[in-house]
Amino acid sequence: MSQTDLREHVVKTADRLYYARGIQSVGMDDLRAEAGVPLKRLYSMFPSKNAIVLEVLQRRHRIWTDGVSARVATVTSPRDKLLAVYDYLADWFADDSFRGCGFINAFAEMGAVTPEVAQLAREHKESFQRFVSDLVAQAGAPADLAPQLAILAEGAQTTAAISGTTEAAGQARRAAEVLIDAAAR
Amino acid sequence: MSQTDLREHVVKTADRLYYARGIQSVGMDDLRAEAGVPLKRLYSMFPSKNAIVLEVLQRRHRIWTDGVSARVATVTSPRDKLLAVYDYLADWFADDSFRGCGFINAFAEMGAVTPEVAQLAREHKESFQRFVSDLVAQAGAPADLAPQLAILAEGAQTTAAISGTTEAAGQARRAAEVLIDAAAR
DNA sequence: CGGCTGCGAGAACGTTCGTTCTCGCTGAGT
DNA sequence: ACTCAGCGAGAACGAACGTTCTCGCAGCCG
Repeated sequence: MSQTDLREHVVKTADRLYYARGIQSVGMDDLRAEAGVPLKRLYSMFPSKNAIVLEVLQRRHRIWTDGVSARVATVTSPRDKLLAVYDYLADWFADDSFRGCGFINAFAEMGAVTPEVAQLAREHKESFQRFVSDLVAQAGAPADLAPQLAILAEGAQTTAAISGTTEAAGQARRAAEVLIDAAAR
Repeated sequence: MSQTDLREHVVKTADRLYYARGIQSVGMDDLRAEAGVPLKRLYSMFPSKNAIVLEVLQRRHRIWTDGVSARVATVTSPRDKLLAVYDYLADWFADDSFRGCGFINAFAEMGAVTPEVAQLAREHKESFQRFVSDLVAQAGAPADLAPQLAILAEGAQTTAAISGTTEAAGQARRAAEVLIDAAAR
């Protein structure tokens, strides 16, 4: 296993554990055991647990962005592209491991105490807002629509996380349809 | 200071610290220092930190419920009552100490590890859903509208928390207007 | 005035955690 | 075969935390 593959393996494992249990509940020894990588090696690859956390969040941002972009790319009309975001959420919510937005979770846990985490969460959400804004612009809809659609997506994520059900995706999607159609006229 | 007043003082102080810094970042000694109550007394009033956390969440639920109910009661038309929810959010977001929904934060931090916290978060959100559902029913709007409005409120809270701005309340309010008016016809 | 009860201050304890250190093995180079 | 650098396993360390214990003082009852 190459150096970069191992690094990816560690970050991926850390992401799974942090997301499932919360960052603070996962010790370096848990990560060592789960990843099968000696503690010494972990510390030769990363200077601290905090560095791992930040890399986990950056990776999670890439995967989310790629995933939603790919989903949006499967349809052609601007309206369908906007709605595809909620279909992506629906699939995500149905995943057994779903436990809300990892950035909101990380922000809640460490945002007040670790500024880098708060910063990454902010960047992630800004990136999503820009993504939606671009789609809204492509649809020729007024710019006001974008933050409304983003808020629906955010709300669906926390609602699904806490309720443990997947309905919020469909509910947000139907609300989005109404908002898009109302903005179009 | 009476026994019950002291208990309230401790829970209120704990709430302020937990909300501002995150529950896990606040030790019993921090709480002792901030509340000015000896550790021994804390442990004579509460069996454990966890018990304090649960009581903090229950109190927070009461205050939130009372606050939003009071705000809704200041207007008369069913439509205004629904929109008053977002005005309440706007005021809350403008508070310097605002740092998102305490239940979402607690859930993110401890939900996976402390089932009672997950349970209280679920109950809080269900209670809010019922509250909105009642208002929707009073407005004579279709029941589908309620979860959509609730999702907007949830999304506004996390968006405001992470962005650090208050705009999300107004954006959610305007989206709600569109949804309500679309449902009314 | 003397003894007893209750409480405040803070030390102490046991555990957990992030991080570092020790030690012994392995395996490549000569 | 010998050496030595590098690595894995796990012990060790220092700090932080939740919880309990000790001790000494204050205040009340006799």
